[in-house]
Amino acid sequence: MKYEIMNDRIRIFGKDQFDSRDILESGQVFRYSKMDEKTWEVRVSDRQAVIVEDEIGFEMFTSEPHFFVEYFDLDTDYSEIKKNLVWDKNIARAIRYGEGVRLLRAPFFETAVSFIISANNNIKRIQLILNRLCEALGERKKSFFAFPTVEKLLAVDESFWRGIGAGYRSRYLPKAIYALSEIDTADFEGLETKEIRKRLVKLPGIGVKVADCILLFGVHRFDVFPVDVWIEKSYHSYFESGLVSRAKMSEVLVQRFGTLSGYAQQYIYNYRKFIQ
DNA sequence: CACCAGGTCTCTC
DNA sequence: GAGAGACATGGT
Repeated sequence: MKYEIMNDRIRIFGKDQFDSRDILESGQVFRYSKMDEKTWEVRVSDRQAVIVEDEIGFEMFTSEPHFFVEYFDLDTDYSEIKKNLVWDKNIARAIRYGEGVRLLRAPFFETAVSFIISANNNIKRIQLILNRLCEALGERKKSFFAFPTVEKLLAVDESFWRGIGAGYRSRYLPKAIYALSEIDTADFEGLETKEIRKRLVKLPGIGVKVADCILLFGVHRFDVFPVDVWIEKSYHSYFESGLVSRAKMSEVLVQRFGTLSGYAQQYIYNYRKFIQ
């Protein structure tokens, strides 16, 4: 993808492989806000970027351009990925709807905590809880709060999570955070995706779906197809309407899309509101 | 007032 | 291993 780095911004040329809305509103990140029709803001760990759409593409304002080149995976060519997915009519339609979808390379720990909170929850409330979390424990920056450090998160108990509205997930979070803090993601290198999933689902509050989201967004494994309520609906309308478990759906879909499963899933999820 | 949301856990068969 | 119910909470 064509882009240019300056010391306080990134200039992105064209709109066929990058769109703020498609990327930020496709449920892979929760700490973002839409400022107006052309302007979006996103926060990740202790950094922030503001993205403005213009005639020729997008301009991303940030003091850490290299960090965001990596985060938005700007060196990956999505035209190649799309080319290898459009044989499926449903994915092709979803790609046409949201051609600017990209998979973020989000940090492991923040992604894991966020997706534990995401379980049986809606995006608005996930955002609300994460914002309260950052305001309570995150470092105060000029115009936003950072995601809390591991040390800060290790220091709070169940009642803290109840206090910020995390609900019944509050029971899982302290133990899960301790276990996550013991993980060195460098140890994942060389491991099969299935093996990492097996380790993640041992943690409280992490089932197969949450583990797959962590694998996709936080570990950058693409041979996964997280199945949530929306993907379940589209599976029924696209494939079969009979009784199938989510585990079986995910298995069938990964069989179908292989190492591009994560991308296929993201295009479909972004298209979710238009499926029956 | 119900019903729903990027599910997980526990108990039962 | 599959199926049923409970579970916090804010939005519609």
